Amino acid sequence: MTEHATAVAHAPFSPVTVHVGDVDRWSKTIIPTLRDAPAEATTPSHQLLLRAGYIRQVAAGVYDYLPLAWRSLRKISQIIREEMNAVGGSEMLMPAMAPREIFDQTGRAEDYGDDLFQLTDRHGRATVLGPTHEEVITDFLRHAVTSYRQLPLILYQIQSKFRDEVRPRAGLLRGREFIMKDAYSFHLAVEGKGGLDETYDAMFRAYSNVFARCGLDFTAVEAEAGPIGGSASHEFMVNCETGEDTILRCPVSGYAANVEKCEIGARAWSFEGNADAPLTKVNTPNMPGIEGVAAHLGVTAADMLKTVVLEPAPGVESGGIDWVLAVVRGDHEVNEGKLRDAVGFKVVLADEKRARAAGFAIGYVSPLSGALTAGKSVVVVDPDAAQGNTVWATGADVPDHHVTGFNWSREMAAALADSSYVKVAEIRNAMVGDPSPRESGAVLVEQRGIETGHIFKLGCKYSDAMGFHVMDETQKRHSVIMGCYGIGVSRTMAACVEMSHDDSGMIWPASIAPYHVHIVLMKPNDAEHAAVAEQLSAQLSTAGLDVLIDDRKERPGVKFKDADLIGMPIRLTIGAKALEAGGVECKARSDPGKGEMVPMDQVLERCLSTLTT
RNA sequence: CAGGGUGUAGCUCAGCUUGGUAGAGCACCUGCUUUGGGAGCAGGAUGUCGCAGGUUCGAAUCCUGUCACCCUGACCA
Repeated sequence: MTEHATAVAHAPFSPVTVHVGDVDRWSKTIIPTLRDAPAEATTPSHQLLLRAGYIRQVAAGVYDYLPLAWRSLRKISQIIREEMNAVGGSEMLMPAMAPREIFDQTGRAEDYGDDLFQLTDRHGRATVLGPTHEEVITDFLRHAVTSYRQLPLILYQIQSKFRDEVRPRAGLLRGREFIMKDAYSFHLAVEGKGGLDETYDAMFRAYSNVFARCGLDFTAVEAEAGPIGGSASHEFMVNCETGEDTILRCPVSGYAANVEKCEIGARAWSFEGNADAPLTKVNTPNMPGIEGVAAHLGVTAADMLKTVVLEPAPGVESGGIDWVLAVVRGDHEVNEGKLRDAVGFKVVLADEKRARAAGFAIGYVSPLSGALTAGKSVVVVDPDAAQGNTVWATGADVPDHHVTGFNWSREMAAALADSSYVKVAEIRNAMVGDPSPRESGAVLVEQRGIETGHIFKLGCKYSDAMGFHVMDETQKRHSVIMGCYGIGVSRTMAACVEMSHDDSGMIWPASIAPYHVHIVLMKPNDAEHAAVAEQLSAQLSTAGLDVLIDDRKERPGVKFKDADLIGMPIRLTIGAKALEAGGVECKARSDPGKGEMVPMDQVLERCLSTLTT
């Protein structure tokens, strides 16, 4: 029979009852490996994905997924499908493009700003490429769901998303077009059976399952939840030194959070100071940063107060407050989320021009300058910036000058008594070594991670904005309560490479490896060797394993190097040596050795046991 | 967006200072030899030197502009 045999007659329908693995040949697909890493790649996963022939760049942050990558992505997607379906999700597919109008309705066109890909069609209609699909799905469901009886409902899709990131980077780790699983849940209530909390918790477990099944070492952390809901957001971080996110963890209680969200254990504070150093003005011209000023003053950054001027975010109700002064210790960073919670409205860094016009000596601001706008400003002091007995250095409220000997109780006695003017609250980012918020005596430790998943209690933000209501059993109208749950599928693949590789190449976990077994055919022209490969791969695929046969007419060294590079979990080498002994050479990719001879009738068993341990 | 860097063959890069027929290694094609960790020999093919202007008898090289890509920062799956 020739390769071009006449078409096989297929039955109209034949249910698949057993899973049969794929058998592919290197010579029939394309795996363009590179000897040298392309110059533009600096991150391990980016370099390896390029070198091993998984991806090619099309434009900044936009990539082709070549056959190997697509196989892995499909496996990750399948794991996600199984876990989403297990919690009652239904898969669907929404379009990538949508009318801008619905993003205007929720205000997200503005929130996303330039990150939103926008285009105009031939009729002049404003159109966007979806960064996520809350609007699209809410727009659909507000027409399709009319009764509480249809809830709860969980829908998801796996699709390319578009975000015009300011700076795409590190290959697939941050692209402008990327593959994402986005799920949305809809509820009548937050609590109780069928409520948001129940689904959120189920999703948390499903996400844990997904990442565990993908063979990833990960940590679930509390994340910044935005303006809607307290502890209602978690991120799933793949633990990896090269990750761009910082998470803090309490080794005793297990508490873990994104640095942006991480709480800090209680600290004593006091405005009382018994230091008698006088308040002294010092000329500090052209001092670049707080470190420079501190050095000039002969103190450390931790002896200084940093006063940051912020203002209410556009459009928020601030109760007549025009300026928010955040005071933290000089070596600390203001956390805008915590500050928002402290003052009760969202704040943004003040527009420098306006702040100067209002009298703030930007760069030299002290807590005293809040008085410049009496009745219209509030000063929020971090506990670490109010420690008794400390004499602070801070700005002098005039350009090019700082003061030393700042004493809270002496300098601001009257103001401190007015709790509506001066508040003390935790408003800084947590740092390694800070006290744990959950276990007294424990301190936070730091680790790096790659955010691959994020789950979120949305509440009614979108349903309110878009008018998605249902009637409950008492004929009362309710805004539908929503949750949303994202996984960066392409990022997950890259994170896996980032986490699991060595000097020679990738090391895939069995569950998401493009192929389970990589057969290196030493002599592809030798009929006997080819027959053994044929027979072995048939046996392996019948058992459900995916097999790649390297049948190229290349020298052994080239094939071994490429096998290491593309990183399949098991390599079987078919060569004269082992065949004479009645077997093939079997080597696990994660095993540093040279592999060992396995008798032919034990190869399948060996593969299965290697893959499942 | 600000700061920094790079654009020359499929990949890594040299050539540019001081203008004069566009190069190397690897990869690719043909042949021979070789065949268990990126082989050897011989022959061959490969480029609008990112693009557009300008200066010049002559521009990869000098000048101007522009585009693309990468890296460092605030956001995010």
